[in-house]
Amino acid sequence: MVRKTKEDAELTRRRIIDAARAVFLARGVSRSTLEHIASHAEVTRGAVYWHFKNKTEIFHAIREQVFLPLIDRMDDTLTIQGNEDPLTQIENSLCDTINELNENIEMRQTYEIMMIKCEYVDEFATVLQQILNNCSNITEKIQLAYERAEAQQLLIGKNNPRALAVDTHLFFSGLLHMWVKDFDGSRFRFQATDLIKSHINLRRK
Amino acid sequence: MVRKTKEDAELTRRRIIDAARAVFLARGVSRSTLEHIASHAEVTRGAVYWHFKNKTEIFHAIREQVFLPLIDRMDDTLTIQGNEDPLTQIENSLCDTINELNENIEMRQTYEIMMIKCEYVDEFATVLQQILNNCSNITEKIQLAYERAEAQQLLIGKNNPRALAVDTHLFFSGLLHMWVKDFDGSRFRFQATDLIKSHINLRRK
DNA sequence: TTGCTTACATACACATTTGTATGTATATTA
DNA sequence: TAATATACATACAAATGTGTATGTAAGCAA
Repeated sequence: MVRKTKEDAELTRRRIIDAARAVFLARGVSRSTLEHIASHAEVTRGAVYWHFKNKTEIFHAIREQVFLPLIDRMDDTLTIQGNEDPLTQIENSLCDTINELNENIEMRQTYEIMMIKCEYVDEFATVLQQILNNCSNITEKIQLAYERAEAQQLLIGKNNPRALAVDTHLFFSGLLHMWVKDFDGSRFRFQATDLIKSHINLRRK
Repeated sequence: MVRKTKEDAELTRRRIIDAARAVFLARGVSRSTLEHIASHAEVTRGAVYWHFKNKTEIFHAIREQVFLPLIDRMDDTLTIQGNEDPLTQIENSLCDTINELNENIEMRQTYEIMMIKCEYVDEFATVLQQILNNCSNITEKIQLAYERAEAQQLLIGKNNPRALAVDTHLFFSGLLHMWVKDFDGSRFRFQATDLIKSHINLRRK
């Protein structure tokens, strides 16, 4: 067939990734075949094998496309010294992520795939470790914010920042899971930001 | 071969379920074949097909074996009017579940399968709805406990029981996920009950 | 004790996937 | 402009898994 220019090739690469995301979402990662992905991208398996070694590589490509930018963003909102107080910073950071999920379809779908359309065995087991490491980093950032809040005497009672940070992280982790599973939005999605606010307010003096 | 008595047959049924749990855990649900399960149970696929229609039915058998009793237990500890105050009741209920996870291998493995070794598509999609419904029920029970706590003026600040209950549920949901993913126990398992206590203490006057 | 049913084991036929090998037309480059 | 590498499509071989059909020996009821 027609040999493509480099830009054309990069475009088909992206189309394969997009197709894979859709197929993974609909059929789960395991049940998705390269033929499914190829035909959804309107190419042949030959094209897929040209761009990716196998299904696992496509999976990682999807993941990196969405998660790496997200982590950077969370880092930013939590670290940058804005004019908000630390508690509001945490609140905004979490709300920002929820907003991204609402607005960014690719991110929403990727989250759903990672959470409930993938089995973390063999080649995928390493991804779990990466996820845990990200969690540690985020928790640390939250902890630093809580320490600043403590220094500014914004916190209620005598809670230590570490415990508060872990509690917040677990809360948010649970919220993300429920947000994803709440397909019709009737249980969690509609009130996600409210839940975040009341979670933070619980710590405010 | 040898025809078995009814008790023998029931025993092989359980051995198939046990084998399936082990195989699902090791290979993920999708990659587990009935041959894997059969040979691990030291029977042939014929035996498996005799007892179960297909892999999905085995999956449900595993799930029901563990989850139904658990939900009952949580209901009990949250509903029964003991001599503890409502907040301690909630705390104990959550800690009990964590203790069960620590002590009950089958339950631990089943949780792990449901959370990170299963893709919720097609036949498995309905399970997600069941999980969400259970979550609703548990949240309601927690809310009732918080309402009693409020009536007894045990709560700090002016938080409404509903928001507290959802917050607690999301926290615990996140904790369970992390508990399961924390294989070596270095991140969450060792401090799970402490996290629960400080979560509850955050609400105590 | 006979006959039917149970609790499996064995065998078969079919459909799927996968990786690779090979073909090919066109961009790119020297 | 000739040679080469690129970006795929096509074809092939092998393995794997599934459901079902059939076989069979022993339990159980009459």
